[in-house]
Amino acid sequence: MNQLSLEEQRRLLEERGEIVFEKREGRVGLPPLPNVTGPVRTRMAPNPDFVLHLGSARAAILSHDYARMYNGQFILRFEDTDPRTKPPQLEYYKVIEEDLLWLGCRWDEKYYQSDRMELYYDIARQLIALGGAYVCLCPPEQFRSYIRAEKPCPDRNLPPEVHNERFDKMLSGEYGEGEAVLRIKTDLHYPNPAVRDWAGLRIIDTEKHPHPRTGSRYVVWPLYNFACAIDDHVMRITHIIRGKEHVTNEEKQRFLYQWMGWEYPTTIHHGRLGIEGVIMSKSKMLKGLKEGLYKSWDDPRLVTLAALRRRGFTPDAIRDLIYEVGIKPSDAMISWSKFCAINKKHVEPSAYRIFFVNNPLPLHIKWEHPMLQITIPFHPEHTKLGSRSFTIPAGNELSVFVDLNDLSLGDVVRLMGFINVKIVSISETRAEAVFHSKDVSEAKKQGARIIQWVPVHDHLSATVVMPDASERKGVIEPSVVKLGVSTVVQLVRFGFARIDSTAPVVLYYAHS
RNA sequence: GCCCCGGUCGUCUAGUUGGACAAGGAUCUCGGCCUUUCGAGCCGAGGAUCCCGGGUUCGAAUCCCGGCCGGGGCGCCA
Repeated sequence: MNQLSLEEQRRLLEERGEIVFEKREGRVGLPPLPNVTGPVRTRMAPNPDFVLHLGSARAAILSHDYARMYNGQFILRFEDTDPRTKPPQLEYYKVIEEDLLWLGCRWDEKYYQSDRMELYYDIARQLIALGGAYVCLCPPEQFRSYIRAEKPCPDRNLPPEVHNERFDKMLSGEYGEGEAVLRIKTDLHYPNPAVRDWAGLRIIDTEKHPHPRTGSRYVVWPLYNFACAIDDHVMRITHIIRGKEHVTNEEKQRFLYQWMGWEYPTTIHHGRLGIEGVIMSKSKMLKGLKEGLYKSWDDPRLVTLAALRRRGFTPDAIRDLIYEVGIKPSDAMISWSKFCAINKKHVEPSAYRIFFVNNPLPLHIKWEHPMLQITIPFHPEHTKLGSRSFTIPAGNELSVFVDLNDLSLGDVVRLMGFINVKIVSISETRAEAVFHSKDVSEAKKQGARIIQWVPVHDHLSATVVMPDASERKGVIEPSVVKLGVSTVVQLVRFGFARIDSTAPVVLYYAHS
């Protein structure tokens, strides 16, 4: 038996019906969600201080798709509670919604934390009454030294009435920024000092830093853990899917849940997503934008969803990528080749093939010919995409633009879909050729390069904006105008790109 | 420094109640076929001492211990 090859052994076993060897495939779709007992409710909770990017897409797609997978609800919640250091901006609320819709993440409910201040104040009162929270007047430095020593600060053990009064004063504006903070009581001996008696609400001078939605109406603002903890409970979130930078926050929030007698949702903390050679940090992107390094948030060098969309990446490609990376807690560094290959799969079947010549040089071809109509399909296989025609007037010479780099003296080249010509001269400004033959088989026989071309009498100037924001100038066939803005094309032998504007003609390059 | 969490081809990932794993898929690289592309598709090849060292076991990528490396947190940011 063991003398047989592996294949033969398998075949024999399969014939006897003992074991069936299946070809193993990679995982398809998402793995099951843990702790599903009823309707699944998930949420996406962005701060509208910037647009969404590839990293944010991980939490968005996972949260949304799991909600759909279990016939639950997906909730959009704007976490806009810091008008001072992470000021929300009205336009970003809008763009985030557009980004989400584009990704195919339609929400069932939408909330703004800035609308829910009374709720946070109410829970704060309840916590004070429970002895679970106190208003701390210590300067931050001093508080930290108490906490590091696992000792209560002098305010901690004051009776609830005192804290109630102090909270009144916070609300009525009697304290300035930094003078008072409401803290949640935790175990003072908790191993991670960061968790001990964390801050829940603080004061922000909204006269100086007005909130874009509520102006100067509120001076007491919840911090992330306070607002988030309350909302996740009140909104009956069952599964929180977020980055692992939030694991300590779960530990903090669990103390609030304990005081309130609430049950903490199931959490999944996924690793961070990186893409080679690209900054994924929101603050760094914002900085570059402010310094004028980027013209706008959809600059091709950025991996914001807006920038990817502009280059012709599809939501399906992003979804595939996120599914592949999955929900594991380890970080992932994605290579561009991977991401581009995924996008190519989605875009290739519907990408119109058109001719763009990058370093255009007029090529004058000696050829006695009648008027000709050249028709070339937009896609070699998918005929439903139709075709376009070039009309060549009769004459004994004909001029087309070709890429200088495709020419060398004495070579035969094939103008794709048209004729074969032999190059007889090349200079800085022009090249000359003579008609050689018509058939593609002849071109093959000659080992001719098959190149794209644009008629001189029927061309448009075009700019292709590359991923590094540099620009490639050239000429393009006029059908680009009919195809229209936002169509994804394959510039033959150059790469995939999305039409960004048609007058002037500008395309954004996606990948080869 | 303190507290967490990770580590499977270059990259991403499957596999983790120990046994069908001589570790699967994708990307990548290289060849071939096909093709009016340097695209797509198809076929083949290359590439992983499953981070290292011990232990448990008939058997470990999988369980236990130690180490190394990497990441995150330690705002009155989210």
